Amino acid sequence: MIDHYAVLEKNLIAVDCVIFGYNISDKELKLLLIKRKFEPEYGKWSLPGGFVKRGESVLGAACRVLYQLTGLKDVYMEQSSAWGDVNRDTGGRVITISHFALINTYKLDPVMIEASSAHWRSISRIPKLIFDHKKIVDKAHRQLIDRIKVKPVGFELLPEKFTLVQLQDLYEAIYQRTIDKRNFRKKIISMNLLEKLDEKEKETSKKGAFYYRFIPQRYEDFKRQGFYFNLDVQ
Amino acid sequence: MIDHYAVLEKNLIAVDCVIFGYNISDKELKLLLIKRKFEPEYGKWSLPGGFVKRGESVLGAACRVLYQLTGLKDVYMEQSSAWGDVNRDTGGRVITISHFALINTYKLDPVMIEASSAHWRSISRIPKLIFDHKKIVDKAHRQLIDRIKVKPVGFELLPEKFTLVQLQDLYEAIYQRTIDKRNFRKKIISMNLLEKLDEKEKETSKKGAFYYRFIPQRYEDFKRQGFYFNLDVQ
DNA sequence: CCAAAAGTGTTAGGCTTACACCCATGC
DNA sequence: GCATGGGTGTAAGCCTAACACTTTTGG
Repeated sequence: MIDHYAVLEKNLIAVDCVIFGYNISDKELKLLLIKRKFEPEYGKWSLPGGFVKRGESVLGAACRVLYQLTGLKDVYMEQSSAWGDVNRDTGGRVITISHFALINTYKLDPVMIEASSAHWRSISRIPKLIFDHKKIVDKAHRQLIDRIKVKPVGFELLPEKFTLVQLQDLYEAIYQRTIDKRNFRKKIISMNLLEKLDEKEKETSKKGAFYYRFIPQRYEDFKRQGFYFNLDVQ
Repeated sequence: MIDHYAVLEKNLIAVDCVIFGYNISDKELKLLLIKRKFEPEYGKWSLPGGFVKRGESVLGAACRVLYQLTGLKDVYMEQSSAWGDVNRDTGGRVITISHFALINTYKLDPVMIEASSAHWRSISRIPKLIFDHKKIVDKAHRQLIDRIKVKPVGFELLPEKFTLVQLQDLYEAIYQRTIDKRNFRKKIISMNLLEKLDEKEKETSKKGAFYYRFIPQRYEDFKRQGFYFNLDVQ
């Protein structure tokens, strides 16, 4: 193929991943951060990222970064924003395209995380990050809040089986506010997207709470019939 | 400055602008398209775009493209999405970051448009576009629909003075559906963002319709008090 | 039997929708 | 005086928000 643009100026293009996870026990939304392994800013806290390679799509690069860090594929991944200020990276001109991913921390291999010197940090206690990574995180977080209201993506952050209490705790952690228990349950149950299991979670209470399961197929079916997911509840 | 990333592979990075305009007379949402002036795809319909230059931010590049085409500055411009498939551009690997702009067509110099061989085309009759530009347009259009519901950006597409009929026509053109006249008026008036002028528009009817003016300052004030714009009305 | 967490209904009010006629004016 | 487009109000129903007690069971 002729390269029509051969004489034009090229730039470094990167991807950065804002990887969200959730811990059921401490009810906190987490971020997977790394200590940077190259100059500049060696050893500083950073979002996992990498440069887009030849023959690799931007989304592909983001998925590769995530895979190399976590060993996970088929993860919920959404493009967030492009960051193109001239001096945003002190190591040279780099344009980055941020993405956010939602992962189920229970699927994660702790050995792999350890090896890549990645660490989960609570969203409310993020260490100082390099460059404009804090802004990137904030934007992704706002996007997550918007998204989880109108798309059933919360389940990506939970194990296959979860209780309604756990689901509500997750929403409260993301919204950073409390939600009325009865209103929340009424709304999510009325959507008919969950299946109640016969099994109970008995670790956190004597009575135990019934497990539920999200059924993606039902969501797809309802959506085709004009149904809109909405869990923006007080 | 040391270029820490000197050995890494670089890419061409472009911006493309989805420029929306609105014509009050034919009540149609328009797109400013150009006939491409270089290879490949010379002479084909395309979004206005350009490559990001050294020392220029991505947003700066988008604004430059818009300025060179229209002579306009201080235009509503929002980043839309990055497009990074390997073979999206047949002329070589180009990653593009699309933006959408809202312009008041009445501010436009027709001579300038003519000179740049740009043309307004109705959103409902878009010619075949190069590469993935149709997808880019569709995404920007969906974003515009979402945005205009919850942010008073519609006024960017209208002249300073406009009637409520014209405003409703604009919303109908963007939503691609009819809106109940009384409900629409009730809602926009109750927001208290418009000032009714003493003047009437008398071209389209004998009775004439009062002009209104959007007051951005009021929006800023109300927003600070927790007000949310919403014109998602039936 | 008691502590701790799960689970459950109802009501008031606000917001959305649906809907039809009068008004002003130029010709 | 009539045709044309501008302008106006109300009622029903739905959805949201607020709110407190009962159930279960392990220790």
